Amino acid sequence: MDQNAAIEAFSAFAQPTRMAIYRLLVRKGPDGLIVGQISETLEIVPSTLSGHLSVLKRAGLLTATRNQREIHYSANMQAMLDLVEFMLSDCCGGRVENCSEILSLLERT
Amino acid sequence: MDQNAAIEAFSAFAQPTRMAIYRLLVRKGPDGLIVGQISETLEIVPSTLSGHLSVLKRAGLLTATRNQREIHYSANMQAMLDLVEFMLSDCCGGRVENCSEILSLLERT
DNA sequence: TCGTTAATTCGGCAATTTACGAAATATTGG
DNA sequence: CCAATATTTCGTAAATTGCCGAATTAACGA
Repeated sequence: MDQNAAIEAFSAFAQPTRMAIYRLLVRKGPDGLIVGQISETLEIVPSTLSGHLSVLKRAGLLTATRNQREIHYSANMQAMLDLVEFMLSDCCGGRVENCSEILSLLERT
Repeated sequence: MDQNAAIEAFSAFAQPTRMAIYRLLVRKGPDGLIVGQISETLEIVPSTLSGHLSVLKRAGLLTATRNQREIHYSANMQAMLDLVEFMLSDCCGGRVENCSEILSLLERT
């Protein structure tokens, strides 16, 4: 995770439709949904949805798997934790007493 | 944390200069830095910096404290964890076996 | 092969975002 | 009060983003 990757991920999330897509897929779990189901559930026209999916995928936030004619998209939840780790790394200049609770979370990832 | 607040936070982070400001302040810890120090360190002209600081502050990602003429800005790290919790809530439709590692992180926040 | 279903690409316009100089506001010391 | 320092607000031009219809690509089934 470098700054460009982090910017790409935050930009991807910083849009209501894409955020809704991601959160829907988080709720659906590892199998995710096919594009048509996302389109129906969130009422997004296919061309618009396709663009948003490609933004999320390029940012590493979604995984796509083709199954016959259908493409299953699912959320990559680890990417969220990688983002946190990047944003909070080296926090408090190493004086851990100031942010030990947060650091203890990151150590487990 | 609702969707609007999350969008505001992600939008704030989705910009290289603001990301650099936030990460600098994370490294500096609770005392943070005054505007002039941020301006010098990152070489951002004051008017531009001021705009970015206000975006980050409005999104709840920075805290500002006035001390005489100087304003100290510091990073609100808990906000990052609130964001993760919002984005991953209700993950896997409650079937925890699919994402227990991530859920165990969130439980501790 | 042809028709159908699934999904993506393309084109163009409207709206939003960003940067920065100039001016304004706020606070302090003399 | 005045001058100096710290920070914010304002105005504007350039770049980016988001949306959707039409066309295109891909994969199947008869």
